[in-house]
Amino acid sequence: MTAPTTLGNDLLRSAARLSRWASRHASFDVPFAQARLLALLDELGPSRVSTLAAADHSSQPTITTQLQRLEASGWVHRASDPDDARATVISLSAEGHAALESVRRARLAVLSPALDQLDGPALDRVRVAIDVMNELLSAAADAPVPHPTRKDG
Amino acid sequence: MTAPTTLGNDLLRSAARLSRWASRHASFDVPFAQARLLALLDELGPSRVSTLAAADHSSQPTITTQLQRLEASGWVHRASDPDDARATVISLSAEGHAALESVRRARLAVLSPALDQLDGPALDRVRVAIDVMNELLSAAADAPVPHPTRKDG
DNA sequence: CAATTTACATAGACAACCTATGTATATCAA
DNA sequence: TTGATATACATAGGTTGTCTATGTAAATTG
Repeated sequence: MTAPTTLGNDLLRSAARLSRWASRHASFDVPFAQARLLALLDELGPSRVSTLAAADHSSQPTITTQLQRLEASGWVHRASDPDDARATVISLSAEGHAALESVRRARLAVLSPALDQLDGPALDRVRVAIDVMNELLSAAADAPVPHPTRKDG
Repeated sequence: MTAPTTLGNDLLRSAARLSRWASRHASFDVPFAQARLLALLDELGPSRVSTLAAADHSSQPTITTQLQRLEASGWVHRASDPDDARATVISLSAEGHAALESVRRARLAVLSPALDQLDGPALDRVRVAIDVMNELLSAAADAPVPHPTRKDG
């Protein structure tokens, strides 16, 4: 039972490093977290603030702030939810979609030199990596950790 | 040639999400970036500021600031480099090592529920994920991207 | 020894978070 | 209907993490 002990740490460390490296080297016109939110909106479609917060694993005020920035850039639109006047439905604008695409290109460009050198089997390994992380995220989300942040009693 | 296009983005997205999820759910007593720096020091041993900056892919002032925080917490020691009076050699203190271990335990705890459900082959896939990301990082570091951030002329 | 380079620190700014709290709407219970 | 409570989002205020630009001290070089 020695393996799993370092495995989780190694995985998180590698993921964090790759992520950090990419965010440092890609020449964004869009800040990192805002790009993440654009991607989420693209994936989910028009969504409420609280839905976005949950999906992004961040707090509602964080999303509110980010949305204000996105809106100031003209990347998202807001509309009242006809079923609930308290709620706001956020959707990606055409400009937002374009911004997201530019981010994707920038990220791709930064990783391409490395990816281009890979052959078929190596690309398969990359796919495994993606799948593994997604699966772990789903599994982790399903089974919330015993002691998240609170110490309760 | 469709695959590599989304592949890089998918990989970065998954890595970022996993990383963000873990940092949000693990109950750290140590801030994320500081933990990263502690881990780096543990890995490299006593190092100069500029060495740490390069290894962490961050700027020298960033490392300087973080080291001030780590030092304030008693987690690192500084010593003048006997060979070069300009340079400082940073090393992990016993307390720093303990802090790092506590971070590792916290991270492990947060990922364990998911990892514990995996069998041998699934664990192998996790190892593949770790290796793939490390290899990409090395490859990317070796072959610096064509247009990193500057637009020059 | 003056000029340049190198190693680190400081200054100032912004992004990205969080918790605590406020405001408006919805719901529910008399 | 009204008052209490819950829900959805916004605001306030603070910490962390980073960057670029620049300053200071020591090393190197011509």
